[in-house]
Amino acid sequence: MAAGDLFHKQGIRGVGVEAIAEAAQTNKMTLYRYFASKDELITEWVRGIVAHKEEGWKDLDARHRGDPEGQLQDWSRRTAAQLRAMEERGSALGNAFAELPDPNHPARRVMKEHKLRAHKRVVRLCKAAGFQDPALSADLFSMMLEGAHSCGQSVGMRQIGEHLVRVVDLMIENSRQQRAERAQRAG
Amino acid sequence: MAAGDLFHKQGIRGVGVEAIAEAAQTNKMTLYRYFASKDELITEWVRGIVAHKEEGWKDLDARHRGDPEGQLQDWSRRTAAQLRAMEERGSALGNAFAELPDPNHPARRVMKEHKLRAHKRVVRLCKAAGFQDPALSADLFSMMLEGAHSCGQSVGMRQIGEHLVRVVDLMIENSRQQRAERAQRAG
DNA sequence: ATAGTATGTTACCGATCGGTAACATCCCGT
DNA sequence: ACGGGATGTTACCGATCGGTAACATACTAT
Repeated sequence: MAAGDLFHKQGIRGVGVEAIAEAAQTNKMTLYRYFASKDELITEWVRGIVAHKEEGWKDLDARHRGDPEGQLQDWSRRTAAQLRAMEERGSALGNAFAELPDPNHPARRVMKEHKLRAHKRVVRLCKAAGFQDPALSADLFSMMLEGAHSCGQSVGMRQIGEHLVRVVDLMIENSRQQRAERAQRAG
Repeated sequence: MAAGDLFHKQGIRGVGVEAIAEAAQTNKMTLYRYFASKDELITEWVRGIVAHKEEGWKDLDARHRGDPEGQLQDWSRRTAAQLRAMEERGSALGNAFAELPDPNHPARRVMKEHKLRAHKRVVRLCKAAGFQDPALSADLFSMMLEGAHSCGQSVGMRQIGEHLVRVVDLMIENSRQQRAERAQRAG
């Protein structure tokens, strides 16, 4: 759906159905034969983004099976790459959240459930990676992930990406070191 | 300006000028005698938020003069308190950013300059606090600050706030320890 | 009391938007 | 060749919105 670019660049509410149809190389009438309303269209777009992100998790899991630390590190590198390619305008889901204040909007529910799955996944990874306080580390990861997109505008996407990667590496290194020390003391 | 609550809760574009006037206990005509357009109204609202935040910095500086670590810690605690009081709907400025895609919108410029000042301030504090890599630490702080607001929805505001405070304390403690070790090696 | 200023009221304009009806057209299988 | 389902075109509806004009009212200072 190329029309999603419009949503992202001009904002959901700033884009009319006619412009969406044009971007999809069709017209309004045909669009309304496939989608009952603009809200459903938005929801379907959001579903696509969510699905794409969760595909990414699967891929991450497949590439680093049984290696939660590797998954976290690769994830930070992928996020950095996304940031580098973004340049202007924040996260699509973050913006959609801001533009859809109605808590009953179907797209909002889809996003909320996604964010919840995302965070649970990070907690699981942190547990598997043997972090001393997985809930704390996972929250830190989530905060950085969410924050990286929005604060790129005041810091620069490249720097934020690189620093995200470095912090994740440092956290993992630090966790390993602590585990080693604890093992030494105990053994 | 009580009308700002509407902007925050229902979104800038989701609120009509008539509703704004009603919330301000006046009417549309009077409103347009003070503000040339809705965009100027938005901009003034944003300016108020920004001014309030920068007041907070001054207060922080006054309460912890010459103590950058204390400022960072107090700042994290204040943010946590804000998060606890928020419960639903993210940061007002973050949402405004998403709702005003036009890069030439005056409100957007106001916000951008504010974010820039905010980040420079954090960098300055990190330098003054003697962090080994101030740019890295400052970016981490900024990411957490921005991220805490948005990811509260998937994690819970209370937990995020508490973890924000703990991470900041840990970072400062860690920085002190590293400085002590380095001093020991050097001396 | 009066003049002048700030505020309130009503009605309206033009534009845009989401969504639909009716009809024309195209494409494809048979 | 022909028939039918999908797609395109145009015009329109009703609602909402930002913004304004014209006029009425309230308040304040002298």
